[in-house]
Amino acid sequence: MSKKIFMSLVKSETERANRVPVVVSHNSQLSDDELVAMTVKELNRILKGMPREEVVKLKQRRRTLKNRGYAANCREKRLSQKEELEYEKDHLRAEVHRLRRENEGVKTELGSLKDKYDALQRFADANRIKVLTPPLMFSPPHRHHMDAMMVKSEPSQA
Amino acid sequence: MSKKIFMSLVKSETERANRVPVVVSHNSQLSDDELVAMTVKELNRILKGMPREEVVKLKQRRRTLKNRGYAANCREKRLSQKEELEYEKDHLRAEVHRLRRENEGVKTELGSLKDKYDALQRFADANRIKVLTPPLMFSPPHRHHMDAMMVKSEPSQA
DNA sequence: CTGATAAGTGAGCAC
DNA sequence: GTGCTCACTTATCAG
Repeated sequence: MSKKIFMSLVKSETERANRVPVVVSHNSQLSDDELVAMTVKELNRILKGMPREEVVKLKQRRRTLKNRGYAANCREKRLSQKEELEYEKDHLRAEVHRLRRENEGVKTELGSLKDKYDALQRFADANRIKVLTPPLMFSPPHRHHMDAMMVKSEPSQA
Repeated sequence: MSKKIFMSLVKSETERANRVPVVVSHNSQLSDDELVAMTVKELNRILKGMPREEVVKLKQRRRTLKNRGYAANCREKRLSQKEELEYEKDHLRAEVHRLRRENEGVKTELGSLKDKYDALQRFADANRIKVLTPPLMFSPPHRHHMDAMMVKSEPSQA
């Protein structure tokens, strides 16, 4: 998900050198970037004819440089994770809004259909009375038409 | 939102002393906790009869201890913010689920009401035909009933 | 100066 | 050995 920074150092060696006057030893020809990018094999080749102390020191420097990269990497990861969380949150928030609107729409639709239904019900009841021959093949209007007319809040022609 | 840790140190002075053999100076009677909790006035009182160098050193130690606390605080804040983000995300996710369910329910309701309506419509049509005397005192179903049946079928699935 | 934070260092863990 | 992460230090910056 997050691309690795790896050993891309934030400050170059020369920049850092201004701040920390490194004790420039025999290995001064090795830049931080070179040292950190080196393979263990390559490093060992270079370390061949060196005193133990220098070897240890250089290896430690390498480890430190590596750690510097790891730390930067770690911070980057932390940041991108946070950004991802916020992105997902925004996405969910949008989804909530969308659903709320949709919900409202469907409810409105349901409401108007109810009105239509009630009106039609009254219409049906009115006709039914006139015809006096109720066809009995319906299940939806379970209640008797007269009951329906009495109970409904708006009898309109009562 | 997040309570301050402030100067509550993660490791006590003695613990740290084991790792870093501090050069115990004249001021060794001052623990880190004491030093960090001290007012500037109190500190100055203690610093009265001391050599400049010691004063500077002690003030620096105080500053470092303060910074240690700030750092801990900063980490804590970072963590609680992340947790809050996750909490809000979970909340939103739950809300989305709730709305989806509600939506589904309303749609189902709308569907069955449509069925009822259509059935009633057929009933009305049947009666209407028999009566041949349509009562014209209705406003809600403005459109002709047949149009309504044809058009109003499924508006939300476009 | 105080508090906060980014970057770097070192310790310790996991592989 | 390598990579990661925590706690800490240092450098900086805002208020």
